[in-house]
Amino acid sequence: MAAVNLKQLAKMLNLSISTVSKALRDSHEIGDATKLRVLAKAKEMDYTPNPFASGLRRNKSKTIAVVVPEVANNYFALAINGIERIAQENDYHVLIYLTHEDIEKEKGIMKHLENKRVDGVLMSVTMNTNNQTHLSDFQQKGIPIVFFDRICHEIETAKVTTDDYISGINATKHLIENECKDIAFLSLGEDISIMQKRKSGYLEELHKNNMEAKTERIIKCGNDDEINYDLVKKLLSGKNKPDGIFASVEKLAITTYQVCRELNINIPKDVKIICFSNLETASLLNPSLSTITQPAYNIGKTAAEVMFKYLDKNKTYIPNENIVLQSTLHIRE
Amino acid sequence: MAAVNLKQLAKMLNLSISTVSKALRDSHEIGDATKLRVLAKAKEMDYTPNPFASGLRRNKSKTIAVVVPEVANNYFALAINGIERIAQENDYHVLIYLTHEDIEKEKGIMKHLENKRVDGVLMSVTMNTNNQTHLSDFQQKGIPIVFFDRICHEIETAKVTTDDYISGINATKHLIENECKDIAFLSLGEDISIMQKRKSGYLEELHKNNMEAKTERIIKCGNDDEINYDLVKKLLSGKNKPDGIFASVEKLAITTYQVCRELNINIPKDVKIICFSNLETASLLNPSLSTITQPAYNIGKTAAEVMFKYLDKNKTYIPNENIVLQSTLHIRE
DNA sequence: ACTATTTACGCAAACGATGTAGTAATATTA
DNA sequence: TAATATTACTACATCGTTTGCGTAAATAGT
Repeated sequence: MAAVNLKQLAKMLNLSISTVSKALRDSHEIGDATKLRVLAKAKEMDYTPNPFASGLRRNKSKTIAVVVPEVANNYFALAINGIERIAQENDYHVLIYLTHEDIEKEKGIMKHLENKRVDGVLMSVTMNTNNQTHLSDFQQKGIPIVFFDRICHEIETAKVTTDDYISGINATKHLIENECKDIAFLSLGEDISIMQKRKSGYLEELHKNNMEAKTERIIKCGNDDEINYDLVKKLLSGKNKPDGIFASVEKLAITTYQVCRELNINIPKDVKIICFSNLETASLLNPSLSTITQPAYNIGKTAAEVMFKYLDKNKTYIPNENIVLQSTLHIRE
Repeated sequence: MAAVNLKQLAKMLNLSISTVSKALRDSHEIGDATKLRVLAKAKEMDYTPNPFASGLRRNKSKTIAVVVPEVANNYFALAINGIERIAQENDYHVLIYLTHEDIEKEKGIMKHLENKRVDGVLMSVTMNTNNQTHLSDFQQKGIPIVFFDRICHEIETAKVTTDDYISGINATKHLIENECKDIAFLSLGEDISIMQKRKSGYLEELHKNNMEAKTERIIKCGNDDEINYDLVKKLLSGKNKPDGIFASVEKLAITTYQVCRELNINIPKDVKIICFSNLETASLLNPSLSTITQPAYNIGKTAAEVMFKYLDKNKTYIPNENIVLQSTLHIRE
């Protein structure tokens, strides 16, 4: 019932605690016969070391934290999937924290993690994270961070992203090739770098095609779905409406679909939509949705791999490194 | 940089370690003036107790584990959302483990958790979990489990589910009311209780309507999406195909949609579909999908609340309790 | 004024695992 | 054969907190 500990094992075997400990860690100081005896008894007794004791002693938690805005989101869910896979392979545990796009919550979570509860943090910042002192403070405590997707440029560490600028260009190009003359960009927050890159790609492609970039076509959406709904509704109401919409994130595309249905706007005849998305059902939507799909699973996997590369070496300092994975454009509709 | 500990705080304050510790925990043994002094210094120095040390000493991890088959799944993602919310409120941390419907992985994970790393486990078992010795063994170690959705009847503890039997009846009734004469049931695994309940509801409603329940109309799908695809394709190929499909889980409905598209089967004219789902985009599918939507967020939230109700009281034994939340039928198409 | 009680603090022993330093006993070398 | 090295183990301090117990001083009770 109660878990056995080293002391009890040692008593059963008539050995000292340290001998048992060393035998279990396969130390060269212990004879082979003894090792076998210890191993057998440990298995028999179902012994596993107390993680708090060894964590305290070795100052290692065998745990990483994942800090993301949401989990009920295909992108982050897949990324977590990739992270968890690599963590299991490395015999690590994964703590999960959701910020719900709230920077204050993000700060609070990082404060909570400062006390060596985790060996490292994988994170995607909030859409509102425009100040990074809580992150650099955190790094100062000697715990490494690796960013994925929603990165923070100002922090020196490894960052795993996708080619957002190129994807922004490609998405816009796709709309232009389909004869859109007036393309709106639905942005989620303004501060985070992926938004800026996606928007830059959008603006660049408009410029290349001598199309005017009107400020009123850049809609700054936020975390509140109802406000977003109203913003999109306003955009698509009246006669002066765009004929193409580039939604920077999945949920804004869904909102757009809902608005179009309410306003009886035909997709793709009246307005064409493209968005960043990992929606499995994109092709089954009415009509099917063209997407830029990020390799979410691999992003998570890669971020975790980079983290473990340093954790294995006991390095808490991770130098700047930009790892860029390719998104793929899925043309549908 | 390096985190301060009690010893350093004590030295700065010219107090003993125990006084500082007690002051921070607001013990009655310590004078008010001293408490204030300690608190101020602790805040100034940004002190937080080392979780491993206190975990070791108090035999409390302040951590719960969530063990689920998948996270890239709207249902589980929402449930995790609810769990995380309650955990944060209780100042607890959430570890996440994915079984990928693999019972061996589930066993391995439980083994890993036996050593007091967590104070409790919230779980939804694998579709293949037909044997529960690893779960009862786990309970024997004195760590409570609370099941949600995919429960394990044989284990005595609290279980949070939805009214799957009623929902199975309602879903089937809905198809019958829409003039389906030959309804197939797509099951995921056979062993888990929610499947049995949903199927019972299906069978009961067929019976009530004097409709024959043919074994070949109950399709046993599994974890491999390609095999599932072929199974559904076989079901819908040829002339003797059903005119209604009740998919027991979301992904099987998506598979069905995909098959219908390939086979050029018109939904809902040729075949009507209903499924258990938390898909946000269900209403935007082509055509929109009727669903039984489970209150996933609340299920997670409730499961966590039950867990903390016992953890707060330091009770590791949770008596049998069935908490049933209502699913809602969303008629669409 | 003398004992009883309360207040406010310190001492030291846990919690369980790890690793350094030490020690017998045996083996190797000059 | 004496000096040295190796082997196989044990004792003990340590990680940072918590907590039961002890105790001096202050306060209260008679």
